[in-house]
Amino acid sequence: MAIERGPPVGASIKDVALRAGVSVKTVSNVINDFQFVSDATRAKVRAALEELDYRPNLSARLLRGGRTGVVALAVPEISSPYFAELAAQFVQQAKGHGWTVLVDETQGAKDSEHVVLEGIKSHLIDGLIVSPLALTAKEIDQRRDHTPLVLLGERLAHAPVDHVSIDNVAGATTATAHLIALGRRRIAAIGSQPHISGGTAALRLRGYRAALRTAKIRYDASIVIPAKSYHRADGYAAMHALLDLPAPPDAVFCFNDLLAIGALRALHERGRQVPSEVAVIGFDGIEEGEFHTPTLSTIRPDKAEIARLALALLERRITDGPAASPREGFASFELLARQSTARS
Amino acid sequence: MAIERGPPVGASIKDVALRAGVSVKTVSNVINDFQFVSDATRAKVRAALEELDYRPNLSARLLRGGRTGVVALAVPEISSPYFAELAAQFVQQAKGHGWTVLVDETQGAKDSEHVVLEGIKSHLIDGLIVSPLALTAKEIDQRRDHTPLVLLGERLAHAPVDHVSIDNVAGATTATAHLIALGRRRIAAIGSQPHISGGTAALRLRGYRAALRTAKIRYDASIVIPAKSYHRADGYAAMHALLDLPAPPDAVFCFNDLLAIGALRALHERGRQVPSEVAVIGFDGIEEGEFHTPTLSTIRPDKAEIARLALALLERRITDGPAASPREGFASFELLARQSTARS
DNA sequence: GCTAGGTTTTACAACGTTGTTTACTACGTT
DNA sequence: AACGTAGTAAACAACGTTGTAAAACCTAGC
Repeated sequence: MAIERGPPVGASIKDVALRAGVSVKTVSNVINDFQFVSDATRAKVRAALEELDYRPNLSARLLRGGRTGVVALAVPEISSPYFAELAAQFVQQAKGHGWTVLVDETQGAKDSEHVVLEGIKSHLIDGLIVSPLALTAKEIDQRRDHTPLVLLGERLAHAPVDHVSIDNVAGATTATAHLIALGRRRIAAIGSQPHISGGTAALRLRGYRAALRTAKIRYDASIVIPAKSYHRADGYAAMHALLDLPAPPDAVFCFNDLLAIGALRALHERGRQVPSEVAVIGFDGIEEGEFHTPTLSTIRPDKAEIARLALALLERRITDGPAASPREGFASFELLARQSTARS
Repeated sequence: MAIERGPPVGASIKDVALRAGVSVKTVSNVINDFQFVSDATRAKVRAALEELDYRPNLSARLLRGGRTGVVALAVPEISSPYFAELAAQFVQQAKGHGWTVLVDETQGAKDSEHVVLEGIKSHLIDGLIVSPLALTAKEIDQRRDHTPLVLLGERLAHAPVDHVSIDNVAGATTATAHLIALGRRRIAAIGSQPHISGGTAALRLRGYRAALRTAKIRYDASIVIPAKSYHRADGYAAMHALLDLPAPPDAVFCFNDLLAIGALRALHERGRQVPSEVAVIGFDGIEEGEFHTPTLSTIRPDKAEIARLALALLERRITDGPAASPREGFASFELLARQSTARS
């Protein structure tokens, strides 16, 4: 005959109350530091809490109208260093707000993002920070779930949502201008996404073109290579394609660091010297670039600031409710000039 | 005068019931596909659900005794590529179990891991997968929270917990033997952790020593460099220290890939040729190593298998309850021989 | 027309928590 | 001696959901 075990759950307030010989509400009062509890009662209850190793049931608390102290961060791809580093910032800084961050991965898939937005997990979390890849302003506008939301990344026109972004056009212009300042004139770009308008890629392309225009360099679409995704392998393939051209570039602006690292790999394989023959700059400022050979020049958005701003907006949104008018935050970026664009 | 808005919450079952003109329970029955519901009623309720855009309150469902469909994965550091890639595997595969994975970061801090284990978030999730850095078997044994748990990483002796690991000793032996097979005899190690017994570092050190012993190479403690953490900068510093020795090594086994990448950077700065002068091998098989210059040899644990096994164990644990005897899973690994250990 | 048997729907309770209301106590005031 | 008043404790309801059990509704068979 099996030994009868109790249910595998922790003690509830009721158990504590029973043990302390007080009412359920009194226990709740002690837990929540309600003022009118006598020292004797408080001590009794504290002891019972200790003995039974009580811990609150967040579901119940939330159901009752409270908060869980948990916010979710949804990014397209956890394994991408940029998002991983960004997530780490969020986790760090959320502590200051008394929040635990749970990271969710959307795989950039529209339906996943949709699901996130539509609140599969609603009522489990206090708020939601989403870095969208595929969502449109309309979808965001039409969302029915009312979990407080902050978006990261591109400003989606007309979407009435709190929002944190960096100036991608300016960042791209800075990167391209940096290459021009080295004396390069045939500057390729890797990572355009012709079929997606208004996204990060489009903005970075615009910044690239702006810098060319300022320097009176003709825009040559044949050395602007699209990339479906932003992985090392995409940059690798794109760079090989560039090197196969009759007139290869003397510099490349990659729309993110992973593309740049793939490009560097391809250049190395083809025996091209970096930066003397081809200079390379990326975007994102991931740690990997600092240790690559050669070290990678890049535009580094201030990830800590992004996290700080987004969490502040979320906090405000939760406090003010859904009716408050949406706000936006802008994080800064910096140019990190390293070996891949050193003056040769 | 402000327009009066309803509360910012979605419709509940009660609202749906009211709209459809049926009882609350009938709505619940429709939602849960209870068999005895007439087609007419079902249709009515479905319509109301649609119109009000109903979505379930997971807190309430969980409180009532159900499941949320959410499991948490707690790793020491999200921004570490190994954990990021591992997390991605979990997110992918959890779909097959009908789970959403939320990733939590413990920062390797003992109290954070403790907090995770002690169930701050208990009652919000169906299960928990933890990759512990600092936890001891005793703490795990004494945990009071009864959320189904699976551990990743080292087998903690005597801890009666479900567990997935790889054979770290064998992996380290394979790596070291690979260096020996190249003809190297002065083989350093980077990443030992003398103050932590039984952890990953200790096992990899044991494997390293075993390989040396087999090859009849004397163990030299002066070329085994400890590392507090496993970041690129630690490997970088350690390699510089090794190169400062009177008799520097002709090969290095780094206990993870980030250490190895830092070491490669240091070697490059000091003008040492890899692999001809110094061969380098890492551990983890992160994507970054595939694109580094030179490409990094490594031991790659099967991350997909780790995720698969861990999720299967968790599923079982949830089904069988806490009394079922703990099980373990072992994932395989493979040696990836790349440029950093190419025969010169 | 009545009953048995099955189908369909509903009322109720419970999960664990906390806001609101009510009740009791002890004290000092009139 | 009756009367606040402030401090303390408890009873109750409610959050949204679903299991249990009972009620209401059918249909067929006599």
